[in-house]
Amino acid sequence: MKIATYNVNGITARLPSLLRYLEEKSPDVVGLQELKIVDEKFPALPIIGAGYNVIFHGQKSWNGVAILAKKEHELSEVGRGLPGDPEDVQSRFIEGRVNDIRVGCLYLPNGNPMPGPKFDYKMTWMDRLLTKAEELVKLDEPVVLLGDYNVIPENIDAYRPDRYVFDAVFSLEAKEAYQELLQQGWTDSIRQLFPEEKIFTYWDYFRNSFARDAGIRMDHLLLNPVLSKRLQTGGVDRDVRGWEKPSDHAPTWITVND
DNA sequence: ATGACTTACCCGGTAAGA
Repeated sequence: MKIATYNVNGITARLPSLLRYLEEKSPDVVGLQELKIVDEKFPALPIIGAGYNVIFHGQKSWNGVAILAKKEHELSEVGRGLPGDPEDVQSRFIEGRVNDIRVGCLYLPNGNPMPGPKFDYKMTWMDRLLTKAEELVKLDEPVVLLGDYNVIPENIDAYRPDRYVFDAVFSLEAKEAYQELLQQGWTDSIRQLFPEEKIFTYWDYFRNSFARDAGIRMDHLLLNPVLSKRLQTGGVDRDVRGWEKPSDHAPTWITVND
């Protein structure tokens, strides 16, 4: 079972790439972020045509998350929106089930500029995520919490960590909250598989970043103990970042035993 | 702590991303 996360940076602009990605890389499950589209306009038909079922939680212009699963799998929605703040209107979390596996798909707030209200929102959101994650990690069922975390966990996860010292994605507060997640019992699957390697999942559109491999690792697949026992392999589909009209993120994936 | 690029909005200039 191949499980992936892919920040598409606008599903309308990315639809051709997304369909090509599904065809060529054939993930069983993929969580999408940054749909930037309302539910009424979500392109469900071409995705179903590509052989996938889909649940989605959209929003006008910004945010938006979805979970796709191949039709041969059972996909159902468990819930949408992160608990803890009824006033929060941003579509950044959807929870589903694919066969026996619980899948949480998240788009964590970027938080820039720092300090400021956006950074405060990020840290509040991470607090809420910690509460939710604490329930999920203990379940007897396999759980994956995947998505764009907007957190560079460690120095090894940035081509030049010094470039990010003023950035919310590399702030002490965000890194500490991410470590708190791991302390709950979550496994950062890609880091577990490749403990020493520089692995990037995002290259910005500026300064020819991808060609220079000036990237950072912010897209993560966290596994609870039940699922981490089943972890086989993983990687980043870097070639997708080199396709025409790419997202600034590349799909990141793992495989687990059935 | 700016600029570059890209996307979405409503139709050229702003907001946001990270």
